Amino acid sequence: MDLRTLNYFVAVAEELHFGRAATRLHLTQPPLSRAIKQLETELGCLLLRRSPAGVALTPAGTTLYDEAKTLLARADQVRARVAAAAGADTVTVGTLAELADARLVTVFRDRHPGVNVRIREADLTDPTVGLRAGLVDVALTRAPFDDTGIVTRVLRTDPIGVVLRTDDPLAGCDCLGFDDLADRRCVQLPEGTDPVWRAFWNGPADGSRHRDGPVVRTVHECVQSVLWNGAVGLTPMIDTLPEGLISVPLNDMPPSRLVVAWAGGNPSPLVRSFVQIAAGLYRTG
Amino acid sequence: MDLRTLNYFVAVAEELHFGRAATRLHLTQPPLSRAIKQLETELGCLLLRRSPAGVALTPAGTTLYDEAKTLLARADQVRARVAAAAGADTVTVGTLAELADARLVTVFRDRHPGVNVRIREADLTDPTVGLRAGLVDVALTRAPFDDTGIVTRVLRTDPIGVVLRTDDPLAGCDCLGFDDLADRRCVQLPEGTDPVWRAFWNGPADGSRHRDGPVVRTVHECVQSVLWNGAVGLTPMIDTLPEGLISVPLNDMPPSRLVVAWAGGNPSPLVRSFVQIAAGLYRTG
DNA sequence: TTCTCCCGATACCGTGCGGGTATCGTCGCC
DNA sequence: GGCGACGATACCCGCACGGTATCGGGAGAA
Repeated sequence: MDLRTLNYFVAVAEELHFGRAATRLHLTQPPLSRAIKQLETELGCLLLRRSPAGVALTPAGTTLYDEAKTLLARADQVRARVAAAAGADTVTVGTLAELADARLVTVFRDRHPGVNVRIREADLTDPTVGLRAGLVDVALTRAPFDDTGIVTRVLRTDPIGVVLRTDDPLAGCDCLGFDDLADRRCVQLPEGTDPVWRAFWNGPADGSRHRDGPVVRTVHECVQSVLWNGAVGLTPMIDTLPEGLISVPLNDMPPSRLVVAWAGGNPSPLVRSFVQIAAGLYRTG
Repeated sequence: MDLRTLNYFVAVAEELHFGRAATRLHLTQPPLSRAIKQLETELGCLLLRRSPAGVALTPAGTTLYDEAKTLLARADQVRARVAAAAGADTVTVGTLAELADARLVTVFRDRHPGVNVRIREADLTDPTVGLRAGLVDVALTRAPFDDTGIVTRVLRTDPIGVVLRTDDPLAGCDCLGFDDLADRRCVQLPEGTDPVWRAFWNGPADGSRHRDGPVVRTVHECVQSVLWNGAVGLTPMIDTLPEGLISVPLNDMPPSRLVVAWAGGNPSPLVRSFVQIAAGLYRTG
């Protein structure tokens, strides 16, 4: 009789329909049927009367419905009171501008109502978004970068594409290689940024035959450079691009990894919770 | 934050010692440490302060300890109230005399306090202990027997042995075969008992060369026949035998299976619960 | 009567979690 | 400084809980 199963039962008791209840619970009907049956076995009595006409509550089911609702409410109270006793903590989350994910922060705030969440957005010049400087507790960013003293957990991998003007001769290709970019000016990250990060994103420009392009500090700047200078830039393939630009897959690059990162050592429970939620959210979609 | 984990935390909070708490919970220390850590992650705050001196509760931990205790108590109430609403049911359990298992009935009564448990013991002449006649809801017995219309679940398998007087010439053997019992009188089950059951336990006596022995109806009778008549009888090897008798393994017999049995079709939740508890108890030892 | 649709039950599969054992790291203590 | 105690970690395994595919039975319509 765990709380999860009780929640299942409450849903079925309210919908009086296994399929609808399953939808409400974000699962499919068979596991729900099984869970309810197991609950009946554990409690030793029928809770629902299944008939072709529909599903109805037995007396025991009615009782359990009332009791379960109050018990679940109590459980929520417990969560809130413990959070209150722990004191309102603050977590500072750093994220690259392109990655701002309202969903994640929403879920986190929902689970930790008393906690203050500060968001810090950064540009392309600091892949740790302030993590190394101690400005944030946890960062949502992209690997690879210099991660000495930093722990990362991969959430997703994205192939890299080349951003081109739609009127670029290469814009029609299905996919490109480094050779196709020979003698093209590639946007550059400024000197002094994380070397691993810079080496990765400068990509073809670090090869011998390529000419350095304009130095950019933000995604916006990068895009503008492509538009105005006819340079080429690299982005993960998932980005939504403004009108007039197109992204073509680039074969010769390893994919970029969307990661959640935190300082090594003992992360606080709040940071662990953040990582756990992020991993859960990105596990399937 | 399921109820099981809360129970773990209460144990640790009371013992202030992971090892002792684990013992109390009938598990080992590592899973307990992990579960508590996961609970801390989920709640987003430290619950325990681990120091070389020992384990201490943080403010959040103290709060959770109080709240968890009342929540667990409420959960027990829910169980009781649902059982009450279902009405005091009655379950009749049939068991062969040799298999009477106080442990199983104790656990069952403990989980279903309002339920009336009737025990029916039988002799060797009815392997279903009244299940086929509808006298019991669930039976703890031995396979094989005629199980048409009956569902069984194996709990354990026991090799078969021959019961002999200790002064029998064969008593010193490590193990025996059917040939060793040629021309010995073997105890018999009365005619009219379940044919599959009878064929199994009459064992060697059904072979051509063996002479029929005395007809017995109970384990006690069987033992007495061996003692007084010098006949041989078959029993599972686990039985404790009275003074003057010994059990020698019999090679040529398939093992007997200790099973829980119930009428086919839709077993009631109470029967399902009984089966589940039995399976759990016999899973390891 | 029979066909079809709806809906809960069942079968089967893959993954993740919660158990386990073995071992480590670290801090007091003799 | 070696040792013992104790919590943390690493790793393995079985089961439970998700999923998809399919069954079965009853109701309503043709």
